[in-house]
Amino acid sequence: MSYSIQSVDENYWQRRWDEEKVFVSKANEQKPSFYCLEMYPYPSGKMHMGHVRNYSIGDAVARYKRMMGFDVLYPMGFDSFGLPAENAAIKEGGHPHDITEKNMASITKQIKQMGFSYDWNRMVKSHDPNYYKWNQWFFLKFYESGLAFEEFAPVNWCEPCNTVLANEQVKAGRCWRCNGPVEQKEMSQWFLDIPKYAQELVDGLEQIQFPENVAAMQRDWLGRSEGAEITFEIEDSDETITVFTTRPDTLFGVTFLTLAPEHPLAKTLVTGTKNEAEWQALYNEVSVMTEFDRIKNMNKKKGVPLGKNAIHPLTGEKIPIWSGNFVIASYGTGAVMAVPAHDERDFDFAKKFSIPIRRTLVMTENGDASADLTKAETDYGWMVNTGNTDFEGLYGEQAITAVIDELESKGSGERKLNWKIRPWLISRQRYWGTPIPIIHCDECGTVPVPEQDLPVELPRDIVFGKGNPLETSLEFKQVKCPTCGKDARRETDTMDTFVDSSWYFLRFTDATNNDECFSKELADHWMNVDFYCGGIEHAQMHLIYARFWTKALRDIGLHSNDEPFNELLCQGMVNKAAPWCESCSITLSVDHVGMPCPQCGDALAMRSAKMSKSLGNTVSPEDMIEKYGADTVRLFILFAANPTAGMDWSDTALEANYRVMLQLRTMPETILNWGSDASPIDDWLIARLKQRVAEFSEAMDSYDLRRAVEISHYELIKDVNWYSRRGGNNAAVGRLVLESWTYLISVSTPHLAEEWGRCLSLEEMVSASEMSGIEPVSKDEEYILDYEFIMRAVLENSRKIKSIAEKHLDGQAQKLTLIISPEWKNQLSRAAINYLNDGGNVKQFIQELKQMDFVNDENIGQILSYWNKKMLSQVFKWDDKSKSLILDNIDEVKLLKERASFIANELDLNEIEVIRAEDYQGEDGRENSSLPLSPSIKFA
RNA sequence: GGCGAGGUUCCCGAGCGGUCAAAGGGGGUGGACUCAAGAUCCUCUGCGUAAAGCUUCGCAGGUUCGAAUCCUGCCCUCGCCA
Repeated sequence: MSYSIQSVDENYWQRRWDEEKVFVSKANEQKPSFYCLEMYPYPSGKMHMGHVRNYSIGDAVARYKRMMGFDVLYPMGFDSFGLPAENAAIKEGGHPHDITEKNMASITKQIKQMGFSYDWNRMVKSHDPNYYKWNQWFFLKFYESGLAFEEFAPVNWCEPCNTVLANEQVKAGRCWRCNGPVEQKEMSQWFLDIPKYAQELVDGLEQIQFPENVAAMQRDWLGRSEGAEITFEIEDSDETITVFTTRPDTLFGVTFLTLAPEHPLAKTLVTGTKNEAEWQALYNEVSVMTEFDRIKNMNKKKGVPLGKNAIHPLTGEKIPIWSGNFVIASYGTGAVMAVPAHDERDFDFAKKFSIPIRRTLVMTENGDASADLTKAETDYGWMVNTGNTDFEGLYGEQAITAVIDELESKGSGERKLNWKIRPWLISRQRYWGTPIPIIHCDECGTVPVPEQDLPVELPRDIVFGKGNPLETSLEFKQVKCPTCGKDARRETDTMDTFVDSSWYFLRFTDATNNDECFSKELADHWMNVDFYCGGIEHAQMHLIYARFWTKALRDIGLHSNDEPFNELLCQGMVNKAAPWCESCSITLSVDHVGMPCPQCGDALAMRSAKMSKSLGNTVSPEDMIEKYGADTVRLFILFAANPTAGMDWSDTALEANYRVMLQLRTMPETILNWGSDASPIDDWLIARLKQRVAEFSEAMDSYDLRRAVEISHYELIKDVNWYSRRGGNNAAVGRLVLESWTYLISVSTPHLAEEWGRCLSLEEMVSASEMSGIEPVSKDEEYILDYEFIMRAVLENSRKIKSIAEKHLDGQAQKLTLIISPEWKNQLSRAAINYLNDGGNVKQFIQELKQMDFVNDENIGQILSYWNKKMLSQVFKWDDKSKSLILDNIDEVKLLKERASFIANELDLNEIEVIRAEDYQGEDGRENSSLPLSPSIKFA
């Protein structure tokens, strides 16, 4: 920008806030409390625009609640354990602790430059022994109660990261962090029993305000499925096969069973049969594939008969047993009952291997039980072909219940609730995390570290690059058994870092407590988090773990909350244009701007894409703050899009916002320099202000930040401009406006607000005080606003018509005649509005109309035809406001006459005449187009 | 393949039965101010006309006195999951 203007010294205000401890929160029983939180970040060295957006949203909410008289808890901390620091240490040397601390210092500095109103006294960092000590303590409690357990099981192993992963951390068959391949490996690992809380986690979604898509993702991940476990006996064998199905109602349609190739029984059964070699081939092929690839290839059905039969538990029929690639060992029981008639996968398989397909449901009541199936019919249906009159004709849930009851009575099955979510695997073979407080003793087995020995601190003398780094610290590893005192070995696995983020919000309520994890009283005072803002990417992992952890801690009596977060807002992505090839449909890095597509040679278009280092379309917050100031960046970010929508970065829009900031900068000076002339428009501005304050609060209360900012930074400027244009020039009124307006702008541009406060010589800093004098708009004030609104509409309309009219006149228009709607139209309008308000049907109105007082033989023709031609649709076009003004029968002549000189001035006219249609003398029929609130316009 | 979100006037985006030719912003236009530039203020920004009418909210149908908004089908885009 080439011009200069005294800009706001943001650092000065940040220092003042800090010095005067404005944002330090204390539990105060006198005020309502509000807990505002953003997902605490991993401390990479740099703050990016995603952070800026996230925190700008949260800070606006926190500041708004504070100024509205809430006691606000708004803390910030760092999710500072995790692989990036460890990987950086391996790659570049140094120690994860030092790297983390350095990064934290640098990102903290950047965050502070934005002027967010955090209570930094409560800063929590995961790698602080005073924090992770409690991870260990919780673990011991969970171990005691059986919620934490150790198991030797096949787990997801990521070779590049050199560690195991939880199921949730395997994305598309690859590691969520490094995208490396994930293998299955048998290891002894620590788990937390999330499935124990699965039902409560599903039910809890009803109690909290999560976005529907997040709730859906959580339900999907928890994966509740209700059905039955059914046991099939095997012919000539003592073994049995247990399957889980959600559709026991199709049991009579079973024509084969399928075992996963890895199912232990598959080998047993096939050994010695002619199919053994074929099964072995399938096993060899499938067992090395990742689960993801298996599922992706499910449509390529492969299968081998195992040469043995199972016995149908209800009919006693023999059912061949197969092994197929579409059954996965780790899902359910690793065996399925195949009902080709009513399951698509089974149908495909049966077709391919010519296995019989037997219908056992019909899709219409009393449908044809022998009708052929051209595809699997998977909906609920009416049971047929069961050979048992007890079942014939049963439908849906009833059918399911009947079959399960029968199975239960025969002892060959039972009702079963299955969950997709599996125990949370929390142990990691990495250094930079919380050590698991367990000691392995040859004599005593697995022994928990005694509470008084916590925290088990991470040692520093470790060597990276040779497996689990903790294994290299003898000092750490070698301990005495707390039970028998003999030599023992310390557990060297550390906890998944999602453990840290599973309760940090509780720690924030009492962050400096070293005697307990947090005081129950304080946790209950602040919790739950009223407003939680963060990325959608945590919809499954963090947000499930944290909900689970909260419930688990509640159950050991540490607090009384069922759910950690009440309202969740997931902010949208920050995008910026990047080159895009239409024909290849790929997005390229900004290096390709102006060049042809490297793949097909076509010209590249631009398209918005998520800001990323690889595309090079990032914008540095630091640069922007330096150039425009934090307030401008915040204003732009909040105004550019709704919080939940994706937003496109635009340099021109940012500059436009900067201009708004410059304009606002001078606003107090301008306003306070107004004169002292009272005028009729003064009342309008006061009324308008009240209206704007109400609109602003409504927007903020519903987290519609974009609308709030629009009011505080755009609409109010327009209002003040309008006031001046209407001749307003009263500094006393202006001061009144500024005193409220300052608070509205402080939500998104707090530094500027403080500057305004200084201009107004406010006693306290804006951020340190509450907004006062919030009053509703009175009835009289509403009229003031409405009259002005009507006049503006008339003015706007007149302006449109004027230029056209002048083409028909000899020259410039000199006079404007406003012809107000005749009384009969007003009566007709009122009658119609009342009729519809009373719930009348428009179609019948014409009958009622004929009976009305103001209708007589003389005017009935005119009225009826006007109703049909114009009024019928017009009645619906009026909004509620207009309708009520019409019903109130306001004096349009008076209000327009009062404003006539202004209209004349605006339209550059000599004369304005305002008359009723009844008094109009012209022969041109111009008065006919008049409507209530919308006079006819005639230029001369 | 499943689930979710969405396709709006030059661009971004709000609207989600009548106030809708459709908010707001960006961009553009013309004017005021100025020696001038910037900033600021005002006007216009689908065609059209002394207010009519016409075309327009992905495409094609339907419901309704009335549809950008509701229903059905289709096409396309973007997330997430498997």
